[in-house]
Amino acid sequence: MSASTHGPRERIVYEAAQHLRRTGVAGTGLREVVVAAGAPRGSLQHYFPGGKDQIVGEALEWSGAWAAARVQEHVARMRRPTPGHLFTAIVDDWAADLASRDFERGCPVAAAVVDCADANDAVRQAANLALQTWQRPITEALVAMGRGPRRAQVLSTLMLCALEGAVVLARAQRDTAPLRLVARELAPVLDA
Amino acid sequence: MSASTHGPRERIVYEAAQHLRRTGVAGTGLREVVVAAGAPRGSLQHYFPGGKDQIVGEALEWSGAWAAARVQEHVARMRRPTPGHLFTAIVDDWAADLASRDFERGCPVAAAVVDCADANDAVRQAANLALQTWQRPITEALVAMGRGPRRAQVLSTLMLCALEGAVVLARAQRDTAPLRLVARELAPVLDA
DNA sequence: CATCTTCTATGACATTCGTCATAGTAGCGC
DNA sequence: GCGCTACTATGACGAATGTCATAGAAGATG
Repeated sequence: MSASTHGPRERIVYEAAQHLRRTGVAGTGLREVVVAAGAPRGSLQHYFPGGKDQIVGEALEWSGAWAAARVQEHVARMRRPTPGHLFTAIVDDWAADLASRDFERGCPVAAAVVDCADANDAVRQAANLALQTWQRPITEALVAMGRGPRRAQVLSTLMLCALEGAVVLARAQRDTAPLRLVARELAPVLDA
Repeated sequence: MSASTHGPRERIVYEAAQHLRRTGVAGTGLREVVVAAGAPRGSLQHYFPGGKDQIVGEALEWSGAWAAARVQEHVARMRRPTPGHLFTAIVDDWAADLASRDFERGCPVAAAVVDCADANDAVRQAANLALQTWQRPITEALVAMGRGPRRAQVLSTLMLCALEGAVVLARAQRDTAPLRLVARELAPVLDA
């Protein structure tokens, strides 16, 4: 759960990511983050001389890596690997996470994009990178399932779009229905 | 374009919606909005005694109604109406809007959900309502195209999920590719 | 012990925020 | 003219923000 490995630095990055998921970039106060991380406030300027942008950037990087690792866990766990099954596994994972926390937390990448794709290009790029980090293992898994590289890329993009959108809808109505819906509807398409 | 019909009140709501699309809820300053609307600051407490929540709420309501009207325009304009064609029309519309403004502005509903689904339930409900307002004409159009009511609801939900997610991805990579992709991939599925 | 680097601890700064209080103006019915 | 309502105009307040300056502790290395 808490992949906050060791030191205060890691805990700050982790906690920043969790805070992003709840209130977005502008809504995330560094003082709050530092308190939640049980870290001294002085660590902020020591470990993150780049300021908030750096922290948000690293939080996104961490989130992308975490999501990618999670995908690979699903791939490894699957008995009959198909794109549809993988998608369902990922979506179910998100549905469980959302519901277990009362739909408090969404996707940090989406939050970053929505908040500062306009004015903060550094954060936008970090979000884009995190998205790629996340997508890569999905694409690779699809290739391993026999899809061509180009087709795999298309399908993984479709997956992420449907997932991100479903997370938004699910949080809006506080119900995992949209997530279950996209899994049910898209799985056969992905396996076709 | 600017559906800011007449008075300062309408202009404030409209401008608030546009600002939401760029920087989310927390990033939207009421002073900025009022300046952009060319409205006097005193109008804030006069027209919106409910404060920021009310303004954001009305901005979302306006956005939902606008999106719904836009859908109906597409429906009216279509020569060979099919679900896939409708979806493509909607997605193309968004792609053109995103690109024309350099991916500055996204979906206000998504912004509201991402920013305050956690702590601000009034805004979350407003976002949810806007989503329903938007979805209804889509569902009705699908019914008119021969889908059963339940099936139409499922398909329109799928459309919105894919669209919302694609908008996020598109803004992250500053490219309409994800939007075109979901249209291309989903259209045949919707028409099946 | 002395020194140097790493990390922590606070206090202060300038902004910005949403909100409120208060006063002013415009226009209309009478 | 008066009175009333609708709207505008500002100034101020307290809270919170990111950032910086500065100084202190800890711990290794010499």
